[in-house]
Amino acid sequence: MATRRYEQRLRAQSAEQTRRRILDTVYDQLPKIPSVDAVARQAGVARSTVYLVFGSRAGLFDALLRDVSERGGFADLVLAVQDPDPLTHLRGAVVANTRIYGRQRDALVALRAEAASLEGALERMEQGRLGGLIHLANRLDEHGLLAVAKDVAVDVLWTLTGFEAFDALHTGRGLPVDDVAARLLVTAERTLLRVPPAEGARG
Amino acid sequence: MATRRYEQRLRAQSAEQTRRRILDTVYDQLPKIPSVDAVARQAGVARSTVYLVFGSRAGLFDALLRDVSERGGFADLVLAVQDPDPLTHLRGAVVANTRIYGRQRDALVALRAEAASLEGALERMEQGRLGGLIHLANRLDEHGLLAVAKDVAVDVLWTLTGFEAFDALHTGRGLPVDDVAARLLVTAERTLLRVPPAEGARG
DNA sequence: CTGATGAAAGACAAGCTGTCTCGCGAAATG
DNA sequence: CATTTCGCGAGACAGCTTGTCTTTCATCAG
Repeated sequence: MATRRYEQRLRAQSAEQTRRRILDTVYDQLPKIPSVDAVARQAGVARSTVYLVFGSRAGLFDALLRDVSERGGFADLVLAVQDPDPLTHLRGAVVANTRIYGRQRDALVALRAEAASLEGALERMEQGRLGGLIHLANRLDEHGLLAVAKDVAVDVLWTLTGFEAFDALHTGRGLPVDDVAARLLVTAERTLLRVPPAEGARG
Repeated sequence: MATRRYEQRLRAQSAEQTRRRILDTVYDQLPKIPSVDAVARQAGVARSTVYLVFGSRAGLFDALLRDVSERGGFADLVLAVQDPDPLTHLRGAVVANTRIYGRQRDALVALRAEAASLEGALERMEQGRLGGLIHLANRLDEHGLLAVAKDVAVDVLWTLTGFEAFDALHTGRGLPVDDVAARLLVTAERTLLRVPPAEGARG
């Protein structure tokens, strides 16, 4: 066998390029959920190459999920979470979260539709959000700001920061992204806080 | 051709029976979303019969949707809506709505997954809910009970009475149906009402 | 009896996923 | 330059699914 050592350079690079080209094609075909064949043809790639690179259709959408969560603007969310004032933290988290959904809407709808074959990968991703919400509820509680029990606060935040709530207002009611954020924020603040901010208050 | 007049009795009756047997089999296979073939086999019916009766796979799930909305306990919701007190109306509507989702959860998840082939039939069904919510918001407003603008109230109610909000708490957070109703009701009341009921208040 | 009808049975086309094999051409190595 | 090694195209094949159509049969109405 005497396997040679193999330092890849151009090979790995071009492999990465085809990988990206396939993923970009998936984005391009959204919101319609494409077949593997349709993706391969539009990407100018053999269908077997898609299976070679991603293993399966589920693997392809799993990669899409990772891509969405790596790219889609989580920096703002991280910034918001680090704010020393828990009220600004709440406001920033709801707004940043909503904007992420707004940018990634088509991909998230597709991923939700593929959820059955994704074996809980979506749910695992959501665990991160839950952890953040528990942290937020703890901070609000420590500052004596909560008007409801802490676990109730977590449940309410869970509902309001989910993609489903966003999409109910955005697609279901036709509201622009910033209006959706406003509605969700008002609901969170008035439900959770002992002393809700006045209407139209600006930070 | 001289087509005869045809009074169906036993024939139509047995046709209705096979129709019901097929629909019941669909319920039986939930929450897994069955293929037409799987339904036909378990119902003891030829696959072609399913197509004869329902026209297509989409037609089958369209019939399931109608069945769900005819059966699933809308009587309580109608009762709640007729209450003279708008606060009881709000409370009854949220609770009855949540209980319907609890009973029909598997079917509704399946229908949501089939939504793409249902051509907006789900959305059309939701129009009824929206109408009821607008009516509720109007009544609350007329009694001077609203703490937010009427259209905001509609949007908030729309989010909280949607199946997605229910499922986020029930499946996502593992809460029993009555706890879900309590969380949603607290959120609705504290967000919408000028003077929210005290915690633990009983009607 | 005779025509109409509910329903089974099954062939067929088309689209999808998934696996596997063959082979070319280009890059990496010595 | 010769030899590996790897990326990838091409395509066959199996299996599952939806959807259409034809043939056949038993039963019920008049």
